[in-house]
Formats: sequence, structure tokens, C-alpha cells
Amino acid sequence: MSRSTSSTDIFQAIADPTRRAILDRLQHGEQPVMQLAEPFAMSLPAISQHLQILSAAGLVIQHRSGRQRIYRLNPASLKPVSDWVSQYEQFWAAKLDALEEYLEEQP
Amino acid sequence: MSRSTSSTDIFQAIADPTRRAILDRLQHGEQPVMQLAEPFAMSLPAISQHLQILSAAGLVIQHRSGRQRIYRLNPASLKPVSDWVSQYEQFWAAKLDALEEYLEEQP
DNA sequence: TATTTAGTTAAGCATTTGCTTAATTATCTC
DNA sequence: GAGATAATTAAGCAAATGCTTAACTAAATA
Repeated sequence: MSRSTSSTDIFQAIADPTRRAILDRLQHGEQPVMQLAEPFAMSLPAISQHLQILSAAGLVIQHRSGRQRIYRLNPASLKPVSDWVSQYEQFWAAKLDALEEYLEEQP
Repeated sequence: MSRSTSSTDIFQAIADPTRRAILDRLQHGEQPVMQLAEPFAMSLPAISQHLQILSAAGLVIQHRSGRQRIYRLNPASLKPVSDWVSQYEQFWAAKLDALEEYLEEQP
């Protein structure tokens, strides 16, 4: 069965909590795999696999430095998610506006 | 093996393209299941299961009207996603600012 | 009351996912 | 060159996921 989800789907990539945690860590600057893996209770290959998925989605960029692989955040690739969710922000903002208006009309 | 992903995880809920499409459709107003299912090339139980996942994540709210189940968007429950992604918006905004500055400094 | 309509629940199945350990590649250091 | 270090690739496995069809529940209608 082949569902339409491409393997580089961004929404799929950020669905996993470990991968989001990796991205969060990368906010404090680029890091080699060893250092990235440090807080997680799983094997290095597991982290490596997560990094491949993040790479495929364009969320991280990699370069080599000696025998280390340095991973860096590529935050602009989150734009599709940002755009998608901002549609709904309007919805709840509209709701809050309506509440404000109502409160102001009260004596 | 029990991964830490709770069954009501919002990021997991919006990872599936069909579920995002359902949410998108609900932007135009609340709808019964039949109507929601109409554009999708899958069985009604499949849609029903997707709606259960969206419900569990708090993304939709349901009420009954006769024999119909009316589903309505609950957009505020997307806030965790919005908050998470907005951290990264700062990153790419900062990058664009830096680019602007650079361009202004050019002769 | 019998039937149709709207939807869910149950059971089953193939694929995908997230991990593991073992083997491999590449670089650095002695 | 022989190890040690950093990381990936390969193979395999249990659990989760996204569907399916069949059976069920509940409300409307003839």
C-alpha cells in the first residue's frame, strides 16, 4: 500500500518528539552527532537515522569537519508548516477579537 | 516497545495529509461526516477513524444533529504547534534582517 | 413496523516507523 | 601502519499506522 506521503514530508518529520528535540537543541548552534545524541536514551544509529529524515526534509544541513559531521539548523524550511498553521491562527485571533468587543460593550 | 508519543499528540495528528485536508475543509464551516468524506478516495470508516484521532487531539469538536454527527474546527488547539514553529520563525526573520542590512550597506 | 440512512466499532492485514545490534567507512593519532 | 574515534549503512524486529470489509447502533421515513 503506497500512501501519498512522500518520504521528505516536513509534517511527518516534525511529528516525532525526538526529532523536534534535536531541532530544539540545534537552536543553540550547530553540533556534531555525538553531542546532539548526548541527552537521548538511544543508540547513535537511531539518532543518525533521525538526522537523515531531518536532512531529507531540508530541516537540517550537514557538513564535514574531519571525522565529525556537523549538523546545522535550516529553519526556513519550516515555512510550509508556519504558513499552514497561520491560516488557523486567524481563526482563533478572530475569536479573541470577538470576545474583546463583547467585553467592551458590557457596562 | 512503547514510545513516548501519546495517542492525542497534536503533531502526530497533523502529520497525516488526509487529516490536514479534513481540517482545511472544516475552515469553511462545520460539516457532517458524509460531506467531509466526499472528496476522499477512501471508505467512510477510514474517515471516521481520522476524525477520532483529530477529536482525541482536540482539533475538532463533535455534536449530534439527528442521525448526523456534525464536526467543527477547534483551531485554538493548534496553539502548541504555532508556538513551537514561531520559535524558528525568529530564526529565519533574523536571517532576512541580516540580508537586508547587508544589501543596504552595499554601494 | 420494516427499511433506509448516517455513522461507529471490530477484526484483520500490509506497510511504515523507530528502534536494536553488527558490520562498514573514513579520519585522526600513536 | 595499527589502533582509536566518529559516524553511517545493513539487517532484523516489534509496535504503530492507515487502510479494508463486515457487523453493529441509532435515528428518520415509508
